Amino acid sequence: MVCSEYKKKLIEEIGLHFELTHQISPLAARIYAIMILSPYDGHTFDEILEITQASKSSVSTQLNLLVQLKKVEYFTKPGDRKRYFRASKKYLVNTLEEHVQTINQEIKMVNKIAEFNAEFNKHKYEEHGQFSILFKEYLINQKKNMMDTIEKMSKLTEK
Amino acid sequence: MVCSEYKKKLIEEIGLHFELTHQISPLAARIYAIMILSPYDGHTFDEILEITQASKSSVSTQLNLLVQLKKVEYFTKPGDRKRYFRASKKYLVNTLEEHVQTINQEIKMVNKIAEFNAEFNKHKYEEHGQFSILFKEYLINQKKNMMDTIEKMSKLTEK
DNA sequence: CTTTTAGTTCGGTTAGTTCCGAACCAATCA
DNA sequence: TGATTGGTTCGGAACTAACCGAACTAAAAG
Repeated sequence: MVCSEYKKKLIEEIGLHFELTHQISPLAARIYAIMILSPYDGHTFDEILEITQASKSSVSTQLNLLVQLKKVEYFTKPGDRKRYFRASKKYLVNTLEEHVQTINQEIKMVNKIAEFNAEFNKHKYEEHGQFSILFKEYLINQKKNMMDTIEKMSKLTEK
Repeated sequence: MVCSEYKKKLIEEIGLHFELTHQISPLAARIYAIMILSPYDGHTFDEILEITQASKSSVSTQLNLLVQLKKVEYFTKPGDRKRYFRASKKYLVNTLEEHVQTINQEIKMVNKIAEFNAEFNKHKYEEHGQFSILFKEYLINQKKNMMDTIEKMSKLTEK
């Protein structure tokens, strides 16, 4: 057996979570979960086939997608044609960098909304503007925390 | 005309954003965007029909969904059978509370992953554990910022 | 040069989402 | 008591997402 019952359960649970938080297909999410719960010496294509019980074509497609998204990377061994897949060593930093993209988008939207309401819904804005300001501060703080964490992680990598 | 060209453009743009960030259908997202860009005296069902150019049945369904999700609320006027819809006055607090739910889920997952890897992928954990710890701290800080903002907003409501 | 290994690509099926129109209901109006 | 207003509910059409199998390719092994 390639995979304990408990690990299978965890893969389902974490896969479900990744589906929602990373906007990827169920199969991609499960493969990503497998990578995160596996050692750095990685899994071969065939092992992933066996664990997921999915078809070669689906695994091929979703695995390549994950590589494109930099969630998964692969390496090879000399004199071995197989590829070994594992979670990208920087996957947490990459996740944080995605979060920064998302929050920048959100800040842009909140500013557009506030601007529009200040001009065209004056009464509403006077009543509600305080919330909007608090929410903007909240977003700025979230972003700062992201950037700080990215920097700390980068320093850890250099060492 | 119920709605300027610029407002229509904004509705599309913000709607697209809401689709992704709130996990709701395109129509629901656009209705929500309309509510946020409109005054507190609200819009009637018919006005929403006109702005979205969608069918009665679709608007009915999605609007009721938004009410269920507490993103939208409605009020009535004495001697008027119509309902007037607007963005829930607490929609920012509600959004933050959803974020807290999400981050709690994420903290749970990260702990499970760290626990599993510490036990079954010892070598990986020793090499990678520092990142995991930083990421946990990051999540705790994000959550703290959310909770603080929720409290500030609640105080603002009381006044 | 044939066979095996390690995948990839393409076309189709199934499952699920999103929206619509038609029929319906309940309250108010004339 | 019909007709109108303000919606809701249901069944289905159109579209999209997710996955599969079969055929294919390119490298290596025999």
